[in-house]
Amino acid sequence: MSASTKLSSSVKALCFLAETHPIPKTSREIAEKTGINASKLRQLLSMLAKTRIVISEQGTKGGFLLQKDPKKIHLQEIYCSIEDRKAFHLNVTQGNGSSDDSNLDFNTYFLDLFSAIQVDIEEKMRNISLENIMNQLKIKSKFK
Amino acid sequence: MSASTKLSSSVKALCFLAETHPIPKTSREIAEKTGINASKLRQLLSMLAKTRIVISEQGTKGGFLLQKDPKKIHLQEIYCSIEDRKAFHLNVTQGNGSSDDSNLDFNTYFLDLFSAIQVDIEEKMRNISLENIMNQLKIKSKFK
DNA sequence: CCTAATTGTTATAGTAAGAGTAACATATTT
DNA sequence: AAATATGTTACTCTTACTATAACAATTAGG
Repeated sequence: MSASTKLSSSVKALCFLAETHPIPKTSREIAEKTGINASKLRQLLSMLAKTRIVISEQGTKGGFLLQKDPKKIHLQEIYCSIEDRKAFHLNVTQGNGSSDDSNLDFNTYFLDLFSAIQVDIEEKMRNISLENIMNQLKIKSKFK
Repeated sequence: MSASTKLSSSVKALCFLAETHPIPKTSREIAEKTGINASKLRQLLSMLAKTRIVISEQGTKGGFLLQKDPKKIHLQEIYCSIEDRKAFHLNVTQGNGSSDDSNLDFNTYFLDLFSAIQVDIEEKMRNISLENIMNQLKIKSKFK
């Protein structure tokens, strides 16, 4: 699952939880509503539970529940919860047999550049809340 | 070859051409200097030739030659020459059997978001010239 | 005109990554 | 104890990628 698909899948699930708050929803229910595989959903939601965006309750009558106000959930923290790898990252695995070791400088240069780009992307995502998205998509939150 | 690796490989090759200007260099020579496979280099450089960043000359005594002043070559145009796919792009291949078709709205939302991010990335790259990079890496251009 | 050398493009073989699902341990309620 | 969730790992299948090779197209020089 690509980073972008993970992100949109997570947002879909979170929107559904905001809509149905405060009733816990199982991965199966969310899967039926969103069309995302229940197993994959559990993988995503368990990561979102670790960063306290949702609460997960095991056992009978268990399920997932929004833990934070949609106003206070930002795309960036969702992204960071589900993805450790950078969005725009350099493959430095190139074991070239070059005599010239200026390649090291090149790699450093690009790593720095891509880090700067990554910062920009995260800054953009930091300014978008789940509520913003729901408003734009005209979904009503039932979060108290 | 990932987008980022293509970009850094292209820049390495272009720097080498700027350094050795105006002597045409074969893909084999560039390969030896940069540690990038000659066949891959030809693939990259032939794309850079189509966008008039380099000149390619076939046949005996042929090779590659810088066509533009390093001052006027920007990362963004290099990137666009070698990559048609977007850096941060959404997998909309998710054929979900969901009854709810709000997924269409979600996908549209994220496509728009990722397009905006892409614009930012390209803007950043538009402000970096090959000369900038060479200065930063202390490589001297012999472009007349 | 023929040969050598080079780019341009396609193909190929081997490896790695990813998607989708299944299986099962862990936990919790009744 | 049984039923039902999550959490995590594993498995299969397909897809993508990597690196290289092969060869057609092109050009210079004798």
